[in-house]
Amino acid sequence: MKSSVTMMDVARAAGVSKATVSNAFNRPELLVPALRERVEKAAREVGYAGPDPRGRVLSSGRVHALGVVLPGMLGISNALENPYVRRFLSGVASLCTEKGIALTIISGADGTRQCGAETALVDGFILHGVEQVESMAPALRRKLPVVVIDYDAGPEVSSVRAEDRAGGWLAARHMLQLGHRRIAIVSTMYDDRPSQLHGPGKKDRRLEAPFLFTTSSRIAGISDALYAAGLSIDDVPIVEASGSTRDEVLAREGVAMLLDAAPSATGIICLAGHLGMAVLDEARRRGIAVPSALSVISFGGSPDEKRTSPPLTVVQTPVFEKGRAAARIALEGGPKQHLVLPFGLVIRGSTAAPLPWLPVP
Amino acid sequence: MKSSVTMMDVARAAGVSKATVSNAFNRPELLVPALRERVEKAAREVGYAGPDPRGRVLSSGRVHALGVVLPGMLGISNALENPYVRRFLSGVASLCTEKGIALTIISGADGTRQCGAETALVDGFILHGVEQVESMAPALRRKLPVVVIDYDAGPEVSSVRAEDRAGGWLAARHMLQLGHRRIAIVSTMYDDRPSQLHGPGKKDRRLEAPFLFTTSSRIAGISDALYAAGLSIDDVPIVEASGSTRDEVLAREGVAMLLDAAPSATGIICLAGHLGMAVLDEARRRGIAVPSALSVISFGGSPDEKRTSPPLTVVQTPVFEKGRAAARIALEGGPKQHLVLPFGLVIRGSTAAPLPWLPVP
DNA sequence: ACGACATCTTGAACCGGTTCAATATATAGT
DNA sequence: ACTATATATTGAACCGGTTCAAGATGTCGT
Repeated sequence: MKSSVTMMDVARAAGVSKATVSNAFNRPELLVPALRERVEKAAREVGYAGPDPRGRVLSSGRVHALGVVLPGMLGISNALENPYVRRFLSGVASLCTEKGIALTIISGADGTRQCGAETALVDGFILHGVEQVESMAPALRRKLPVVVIDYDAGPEVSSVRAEDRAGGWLAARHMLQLGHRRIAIVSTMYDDRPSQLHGPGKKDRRLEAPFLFTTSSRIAGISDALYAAGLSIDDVPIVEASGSTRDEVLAREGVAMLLDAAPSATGIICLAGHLGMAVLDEARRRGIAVPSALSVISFGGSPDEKRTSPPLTVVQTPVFEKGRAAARIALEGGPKQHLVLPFGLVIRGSTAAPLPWLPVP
Repeated sequence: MKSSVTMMDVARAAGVSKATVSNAFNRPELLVPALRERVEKAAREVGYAGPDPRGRVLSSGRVHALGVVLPGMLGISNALENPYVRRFLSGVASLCTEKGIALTIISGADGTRQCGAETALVDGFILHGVEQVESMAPALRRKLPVVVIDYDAGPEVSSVRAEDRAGGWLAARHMLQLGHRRIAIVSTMYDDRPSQLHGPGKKDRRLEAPFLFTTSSRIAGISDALYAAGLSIDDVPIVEASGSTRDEVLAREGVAMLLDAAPSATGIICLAGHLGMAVLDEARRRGIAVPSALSVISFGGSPDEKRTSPPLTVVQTPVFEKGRAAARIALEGGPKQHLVLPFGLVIRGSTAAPLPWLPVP
């Protein structure tokens, strides 16, 4: 039993050549109507479903799919639960839909997988969450267009990032303008270590290894603003909160750790939206009023952040736009591009001027 | 200039046959080490990136990708913003990752697209949000395994659904056991009509056309429970709330319409999680206390629903499990299966016994 | 030295469709 | 009627890799 019926079978059944069958499906205007109908009838009779895309791929070379590599450590499944990843994908998808291109999600660095970047059937790659240059190697080896997100991989690779340093500056500046002087930071962590406090101390040593490019840029921006206001990032406690995928429990542990370590902070800057929400939760649990006793600003971008109480003030990451722009660049396949997108400050209800400091009598 | 370097180029450079190069990459143990190294060196020198998956597809027949077709009307981008779709995809992805298979998202029924089900490079399909049997046709024509979600397409097509009727029964029963007698329903809508109220009246006429299979099953379950308690679905006002993709504004308009039409209802059953949240929002805005003055139960499954105030009582849809099971069935490719997954009742803070009815003096 | 046997390597077919120059047929013009 | 031109169909090469029976080479025992 023939497993699948091919164009050749149709050709035989209709008494024409394979090329004619191909034309009947792809350029029907080339055939005289009577013949086209004969081919169509034959196709119906032998149960032919139309040209198999597998064959088409080889001759046309194009797959009509764009590959997105998500952070490997989390696993695709976890990554999809992350509101930023989702919004990013949504941006990619919006362009893909317009162009009639499928969107293929590929698991990350895990080299043993068959579905990795080496073997995925795609026309180009968007690499999100690359931690090291090496993890891009398989994608780069193939001659396909590659766009890296949130990482500067040099002039040879297109990239799309947000202006993270400016974003950090924006967040800190907002706090400083409101009058805050004692600031603390909740940062993200991209693997599964427990939450970790980096107390005040020499900045460089504290931030060297663990942070991603994005994160350290944001902190650098915060540092810029503090410095301009006569303060130093070295005095700012930072906690890396565990639970990268919006795990409320883990995030809240990290937040609790920070609130314990820096009880006199009047403003907290969070480097990801779910952390901002975790701070609001933990503050409520402890009976700390936001924003009157504690101001919270967060990097953000998820619609959930408007719905908290109070609504979260955020530095809005252009996540959707990053996805859309990356897809555009990957599909254009032209010269390398390096796109940097701006942040926007969205002031909502979680930030206010600090209470005047009342010395204990 | 050669656009791409092929296995043949490597073979020439190494002075061996194409078959040997293929073996060097796929079954290196067959080659004597010296030869293997020679081939590898040649590959490096001519800049060969390893076997191109496009060629491999044709000979092996397998693509190592599973296609997911999301509801066409929404567009992929919107669908990704929907928390249920996301959780569903997450379930699909969890199995794909285990099996080393990529996950390809395909846009729905829109026949003109090149990336539709006819031409997508996948080994099988999961069809979510099919509104009619016809929209499955392109996927079915190809001989690939197809799994349909939330829809019974007959014995010839595998399907995975939740026990929607039992879910509806569970929700209504919970309300009835608490003592509620005046119930109203907020239902979903899957296209872009404005919200629409179906006042009390003959059930069949009201529900015939607009509702999806899932929705009408849930309503049927509610009807069962009401009937067993001596009530009738015919007396229950139902609003179809516009805004399928979690659009809060549109959902709230529908909710407002229902609260206006049924001010004496003590319990509201929502057929989707975002609608439950919309009811809570609108109730707060109107100063209606939940659960003391109004109980709200919703179909659900998103983690957001635990974070509302009060936390939402839900009939938990096994969304993740649906995705995982569908992926399993599609990839097994064995005989047709028809899986029905159970709901669970998660009682949280949004439901309580109604206040004793106080007649206006 | 020779045959039996194990180990390496390869030629050629195949996967399913696309493309294009070349041929076959039809139509128009003189 | 016969050539010039337009239109319809096809043969054969090609896309890049996989596979396997068959051939080449090498080793061992006697």
